[in-house]
Amino acid sequence: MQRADTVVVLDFETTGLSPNYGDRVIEIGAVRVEQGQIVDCFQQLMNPGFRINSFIEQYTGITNHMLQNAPSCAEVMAQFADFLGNDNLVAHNASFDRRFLDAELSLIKRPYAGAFVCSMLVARRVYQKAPNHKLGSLVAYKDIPTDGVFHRALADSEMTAKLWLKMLDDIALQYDISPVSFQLMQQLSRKSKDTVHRFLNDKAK
DNA sequence: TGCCAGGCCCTCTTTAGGGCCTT
Repeated sequence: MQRADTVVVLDFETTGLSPNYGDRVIEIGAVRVEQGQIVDCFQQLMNPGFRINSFIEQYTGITNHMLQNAPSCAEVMAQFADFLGNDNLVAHNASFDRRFLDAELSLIKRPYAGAFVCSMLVARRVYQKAPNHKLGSLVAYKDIPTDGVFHRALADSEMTAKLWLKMLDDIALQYDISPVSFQLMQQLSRKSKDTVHRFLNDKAK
């Protein structure tokens, strides 16, 4: 089977939900997927410049002590911009990670050229019978092996990458489409649930 | 210090409301 396009799968741990209200990134995890394999990774804690609250410490396992001597967001995000290059991006609930990526890269004046596809929007269409579309639930639903770590950036980016590859394989097998391109996944993520089957059947022709 | 968002998608819809998902 031919394998699809190169993508960088990204996950952020942050101080909260909104960069517009002062929230910052505290950890980035990313893996590069080429030819259906994870070939490279990027992981770094970063110091947001203020103390994180106890909810975030408990949710992520990242403590203020761990961030005390971490490099700044600006330093880490500049390194990540170099890692990312012009590759396209995948994230689970990408609207969230995109807001933070845009905010952090804007602060250091480092634009990026890649497009985002949301693995959650694709999963809602491809796995309509899943109990829900949280990352952890989908990983369990598809029997994707994990090391048991959740809510850390690299572990979550690896799980998202494996889910992405599983969706590519499932679409390729079910609809005899090879390879399933990034562009097709982008189109799929915008289809209404009712038209997904027809859309993929048409692509198979 | 503590507060907070926003895009997608369904339905008891479209002149709206609320759940899902991310931290």
